[in-house]
Amino acid sequence: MSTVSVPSQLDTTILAETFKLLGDPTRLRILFFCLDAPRSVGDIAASLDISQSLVSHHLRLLRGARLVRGNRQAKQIFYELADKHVSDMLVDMAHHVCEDHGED
Amino acid sequence: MSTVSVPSQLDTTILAETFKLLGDPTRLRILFFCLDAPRSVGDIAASLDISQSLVSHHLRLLRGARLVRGNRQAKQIFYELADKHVSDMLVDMAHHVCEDHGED
DNA sequence: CAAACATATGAATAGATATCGATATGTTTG
DNA sequence: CAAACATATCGATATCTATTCATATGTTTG
Repeated sequence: MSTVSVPSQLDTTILAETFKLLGDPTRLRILFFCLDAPRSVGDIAASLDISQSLVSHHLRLLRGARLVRGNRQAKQIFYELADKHVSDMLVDMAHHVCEDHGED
Repeated sequence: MSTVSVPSQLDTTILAETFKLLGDPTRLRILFFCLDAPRSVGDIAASLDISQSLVSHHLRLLRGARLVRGNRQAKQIFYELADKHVSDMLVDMAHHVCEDHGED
């Protein structure tokens, strides 16, 4: 049976903070958009039809949680998911949620 | 080479809603507490030191999203995770987040 | 260095949400 | 059926958060 002990209250809080960041549609769209390739802020804003300012605000939060990482290339900054952990996490969750929920 | 196409804006919203529910420390603690065995509302409230009212509120949200399921047993109602999907999801995420973040 | 461009930050606001206290609903048992 | 118990709901509130608009910071190129 589950070998996973209940996380401490502190761990739970940290975990919840990650979930909270993923719990916004705009942020999720940004993350999925950056999943396949690094994307500039302007590209994100234009492709997802979100204001540049808002994209920047969200990127700051995602950066703060080390969910994304930015690389300057001349005038632009290209953002991508911070590491494989993060992308796996997203992909896993998308699978979990999108697969049907028919339990026994 | 992710084979995962970007979810539609609608799918993203649904996914975000699940994340949002998981993005609260109190709710997460409730979920983890119910991971190993069904727990009564009173047990949850007492063990986690949360008011009965608040537990009930959160359980309602979790029920609404089919993340938990309740079974009446005489006077008490025992809640457990809705299905293996949900528990796997929780366990996976806990692993992702708790493992160290040293990338590349 | 100045103009143009790309991104980030700050202040303000409207809407959402977690929590609490009191009370209602529903279930069992004398 | 009434009292006791377990859970759910309601109303109110304080806090948080997503978004917008305006502006600042930083980078390149004439």
